[in-house]
Amino acid sequence: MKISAPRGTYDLLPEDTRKWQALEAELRSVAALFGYGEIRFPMFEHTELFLRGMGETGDVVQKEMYTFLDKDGRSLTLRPEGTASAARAFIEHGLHMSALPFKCFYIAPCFRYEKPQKGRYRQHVQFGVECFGAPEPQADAEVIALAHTIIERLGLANIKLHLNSIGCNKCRPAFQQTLRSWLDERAPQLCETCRARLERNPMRVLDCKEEACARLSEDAPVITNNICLDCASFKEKVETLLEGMGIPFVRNPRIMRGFDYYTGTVFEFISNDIGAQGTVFGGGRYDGLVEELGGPRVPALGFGMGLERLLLAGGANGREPLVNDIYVAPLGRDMTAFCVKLCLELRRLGVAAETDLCGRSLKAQMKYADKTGATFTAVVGGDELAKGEVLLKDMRSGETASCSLDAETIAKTMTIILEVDEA
RNA sequence: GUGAGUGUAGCUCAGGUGGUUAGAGCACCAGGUUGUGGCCCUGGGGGUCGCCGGUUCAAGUCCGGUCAUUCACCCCA
Repeated sequence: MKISAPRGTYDLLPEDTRKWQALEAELRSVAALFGYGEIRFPMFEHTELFLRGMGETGDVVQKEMYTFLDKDGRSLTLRPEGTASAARAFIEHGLHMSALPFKCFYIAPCFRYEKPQKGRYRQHVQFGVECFGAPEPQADAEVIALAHTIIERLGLANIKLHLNSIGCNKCRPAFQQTLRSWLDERAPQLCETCRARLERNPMRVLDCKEEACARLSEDAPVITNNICLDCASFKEKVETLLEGMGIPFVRNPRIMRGFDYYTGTVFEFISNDIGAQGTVFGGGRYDGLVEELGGPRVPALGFGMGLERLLLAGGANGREPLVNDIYVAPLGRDMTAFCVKLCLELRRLGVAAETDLCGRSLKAQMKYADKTGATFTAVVGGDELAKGEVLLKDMRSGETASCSLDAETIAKTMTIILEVDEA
């Protein structure tokens, strides 16, 4: 029986990995420009962390977590997202006593038991950014600017920033009450799932895609008009700062976010041309999370970004770097010991070197060198050994250059030829 | 969890209304050129036609089930 990769997972072959490494390098570089340092946390956590952090009502927590008991009967869960872990680490290491804000990022595989489709996997990689201890709207603007810089750097044109505020724990309950009673009166017009949602989280009705619900929610009370003065003024400041930085956005009162920990600013970067799962970044402010997890009262915000979706949207440009590498072809079995040694010496000098491992004919070796993209080849036979000289072949031009048969001279000659080629 | 589409070689796909040893292109290997890649030519390896069952003298083809996969709903990154 054939064994394939589990549902919703995928392999990255060396060819694909190049793209990922290029993308990750870009992300690390942008994070550094904004003063964010990399954090790494475990792939699994106590289940409790996610229950408390993300709220027990959401779909992710209720039915999509990879939860298991370890041998001591502890309930552990493969992380479905990174924010809870980052907050836990922040608390655990007493980082509220460090220089605030504490700004960190991560590139972490996340796990959710979902039905796969385009842009959605059971294991996906998130780049996430968290900023702890910054209460001011300029923090929101900066985090959004970071996200914006990423899409700018990657040259992704068709991604739009959607911005909203879902209010704080002072004004949100009141709005939810208003909305609930408004919807209650019109309950018969709602779809089945939305009627179920009414009690628990009426705000989710607003971004339901069911036609009837969508039409109804056009006229529904809007959060933006119902948040408290503090929230409204905060929202306005964030918008003004974004405008000042020249970052375009659209006000979208339907942006909600799925996890309970969000407060105030929420945003998504949405692409229209990567299928139904168009949200590439999603994030916002979660001032209550750290305290909810047993830490001090510290405001926080951040976003998560799905790298698979970012790549779908075109953030791929993995250009192949020009490397000085050489394929050393032994001519006949007697030459293998010499070539193996020569390759090792070349590698010590920083030259990528390969030789025959399959006992192939010269022609087959040349084909291999061609297919693997070797920049240089050198054939080593009895003549070369006797004369102490080899021909270095530049595989792009086909030209050859004679050179003394020792690692150091070969390495030097290769460098010179490459420099000439570049000019 | 719900719905629809698709499963034939490593990859992309042909295989009218069932009919003998299941094909092509690309890829792979070898040779043509016994000391030099790309182009060309010749040859070769590689398939339990997703799986199980049914109808039939006969199933890649028809029927049922199942699994996988893709897209969409739900939800989210």
